[in-house]
Amino acid sequence: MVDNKLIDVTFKKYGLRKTSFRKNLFELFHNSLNSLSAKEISLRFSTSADKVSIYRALDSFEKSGLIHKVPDKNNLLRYSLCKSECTPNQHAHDHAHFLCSVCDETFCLDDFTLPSTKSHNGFLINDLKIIMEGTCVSCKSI
Amino acid sequence: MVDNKLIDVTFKKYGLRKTSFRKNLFELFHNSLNSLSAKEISLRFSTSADKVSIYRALDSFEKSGLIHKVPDKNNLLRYSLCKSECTPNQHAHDHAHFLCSVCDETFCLDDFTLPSTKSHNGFLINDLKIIMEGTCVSCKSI
DNA sequence: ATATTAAACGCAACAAAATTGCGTTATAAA
DNA sequence: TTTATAACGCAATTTTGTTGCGTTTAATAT
Ligand SMILES: [Mn+2]
Ligand SMILES: [Mn+2]
Ligand SMILES: [Zn+2]
Ligand SMILES: [Zn+2]
Repeated sequence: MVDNKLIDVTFKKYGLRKTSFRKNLFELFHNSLNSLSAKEISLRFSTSADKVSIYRALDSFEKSGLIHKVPDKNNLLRYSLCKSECTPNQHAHDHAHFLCSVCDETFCLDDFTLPSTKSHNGFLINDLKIIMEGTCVSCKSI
Repeated sequence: MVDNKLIDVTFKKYGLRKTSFRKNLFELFHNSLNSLSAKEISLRFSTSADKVSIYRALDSFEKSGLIHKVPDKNNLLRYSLCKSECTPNQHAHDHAHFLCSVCDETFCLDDFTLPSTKSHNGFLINDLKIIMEGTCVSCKSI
């Protein structure tokens, strides 16, 4: 459960309307350790949520800076909560993503240091992403 | 145009059958600086190629070690030619990819040093990819 | 050269993921 | 309370990729 105060503050900050569906969706992201796809979101809702509403909410959350796209092993749209620094104007995702070959989940590795190079052989680098594949902590111990 | 000798050598090396379609597909990859999606491939063929053949050829090329998947902004299947060291048993893609925001081309930056970390916080890392976005050399000077 | 074998092809059907259109409902602000 | 508009929900559609199956083609053996 997420307390109402946090929802108020968050939705205010990101300029989002507090509909019951979007509040539930935010809770889902907040309580979930790793990223979510539209299908996973759908499955976790007791009251069946319309997929169009899911996609549109995800899109809106992303534009606002609340969530960001993460890579997915099967090329699905998949999202994770942003750090609190993100806004519609500044999505700063300075962390690596890890795709588990076993469970197919995507994890954000917040403390993996990225190369900070801003140019290379004349190429101007505005954004640098790292995508790792391997075995995640839980799958390793099975 | 790609000389027949190269096709012979390449197809032999990767254990691929020399069908006219697959020879053309190889030429396409060989003559193209950037990566290719199924749709882009389809559009560049004069004689309309069946999409199933395209997907199956891409799959077969990938398994053989001739091409490898490249991340795509719109979650499409997208491929690039491998370095000549690749085989079905050893796909070694130890280079970064650069996507130019201006001209949309993909460049392989062979000499960009990748982090060599093999594990992080209990996650076992088998493969690490770097995708950069920015402005390429030619677009910078326009 | 010819026969044999298996991969590749082409077409239709299918499936999953995501998008669009539109009338209705709920929210925020006046 | 009224009003403007964002969000919702349902149907239809598009896009991307897959599966099945009979036919063709290429590599190999004879
Ligand atoms: Mn992330
Ligand atoms: Mn490459
Ligand atoms: Zn896992
Ligand atoms: Zn460019």
